[in-house]
Amino acid sequence: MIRNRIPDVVVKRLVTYLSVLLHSDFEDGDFVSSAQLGDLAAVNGAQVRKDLALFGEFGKQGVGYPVKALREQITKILGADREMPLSVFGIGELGTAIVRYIAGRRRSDPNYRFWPVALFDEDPRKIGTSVEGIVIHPLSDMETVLKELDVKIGIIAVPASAAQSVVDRAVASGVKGFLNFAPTKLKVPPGVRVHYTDVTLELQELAFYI
Amino acid sequence: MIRNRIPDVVVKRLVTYLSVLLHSDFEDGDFVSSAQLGDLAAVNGAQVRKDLALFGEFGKQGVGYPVKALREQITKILGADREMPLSVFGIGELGTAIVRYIAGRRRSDPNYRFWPVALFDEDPRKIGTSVEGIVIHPLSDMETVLKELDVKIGIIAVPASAAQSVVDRAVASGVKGFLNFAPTKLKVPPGVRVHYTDVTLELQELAFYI
DNA sequence: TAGATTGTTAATCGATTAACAATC
DNA sequence: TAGATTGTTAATCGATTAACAATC
Repeated sequence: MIRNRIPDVVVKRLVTYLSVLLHSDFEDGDFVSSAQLGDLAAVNGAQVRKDLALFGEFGKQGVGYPVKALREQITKILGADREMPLSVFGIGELGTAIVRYIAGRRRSDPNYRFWPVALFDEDPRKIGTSVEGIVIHPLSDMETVLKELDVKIGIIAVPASAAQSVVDRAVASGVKGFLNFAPTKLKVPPGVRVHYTDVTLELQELAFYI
Repeated sequence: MIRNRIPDVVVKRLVTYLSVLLHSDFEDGDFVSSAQLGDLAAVNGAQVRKDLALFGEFGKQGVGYPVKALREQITKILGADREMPLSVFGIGELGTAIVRYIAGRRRSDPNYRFWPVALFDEDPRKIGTSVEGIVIHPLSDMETVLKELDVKIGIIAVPASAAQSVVDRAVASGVKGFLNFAPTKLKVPPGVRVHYTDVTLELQELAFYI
């Protein structure tokens, strides 16, 4: 599969290019040069051309890349046209904020494709209640619910001590990718990805430069 | 200044090493080899030795690195012994969750050094109220409050549309580093750093592999 | 001492940038 | 056509890994 050959840095930049193309005010008929797009994405122009050339010849010499087609191409490369149902584990303060944030993004952007369809918590008082209209399930229902809804992405917002066991069960239920907000390293089998978001580590890094 | 020569990737790894050294159960008198530390941090052993050697000779041949001294050294290198007062801009759902999260970390870890000392919001109904005992100020008080408290780090949790103007004012008030949760690119003068945390972009990247 | 592991140099790998013929 | 910009190859840069003498 071609996807395996694409370096992670390229995927990250493609995400940036698409974001820039969607949020800068280009018209559908406009052309954008690699230099322009590079400026907007803080990337060298040659880098932009090389990244895009990995997937085909989208540009026109002397003119640039047609914005509309480029948006569509990158969308397709990233699979950003698929609806992506999410699960959120741990509906405390952080979990709730994340659910509300995504719900808000979706309300304001009709093309926003992420949507939490299944929330989980172990607190019996929360189970059966809902956030943004999405019901909170007990962890014990994980396998049934996730398989039923075909959820492939999970957001981990439980305490660090609970994260690994939640992930193990989610993996067993077919989840293939995690965004982990718990400050702990997670072990997952090959083929499953974990991306980390740790406010403390970010602050620590930032503090070095100050 | 030596700090300018240290690549960003090295700083990131040092943060990881320290985190691993603090959270794995090493005794003060233990030694750790570069191979062990590398395993824990998902980094090659030679990489670990090279990173550490940038700052001096901390290890003992045939034995490894003394855990206690190594913790202290990395702490010093990162400046992780300094108290770091924070400001949080935008005390909505996300801002509140972040403040509570940091407060919780600090309660459970006596060495946790980040602490929000100044919260800002533009909503008159919020101004004067507090979260975790920390008062919410109006944006118009920014300069006075930030300079008074000598705040160098800011967390941006306002809507994307408001982020740039908040940052401009915070920079004018002496803030040198930002952790930006708003889904927008920020312009800052040289010498000021911005780190980005965008849930949507993370999910987009993750979705590519699934 | 023998075994282990550092610090460091050299080799490798991969990613970024420059350059330019092709061509719109 | 003349000017601009692509796609791609070659050159550069930097980061990672391997190897090993020094030495605890």
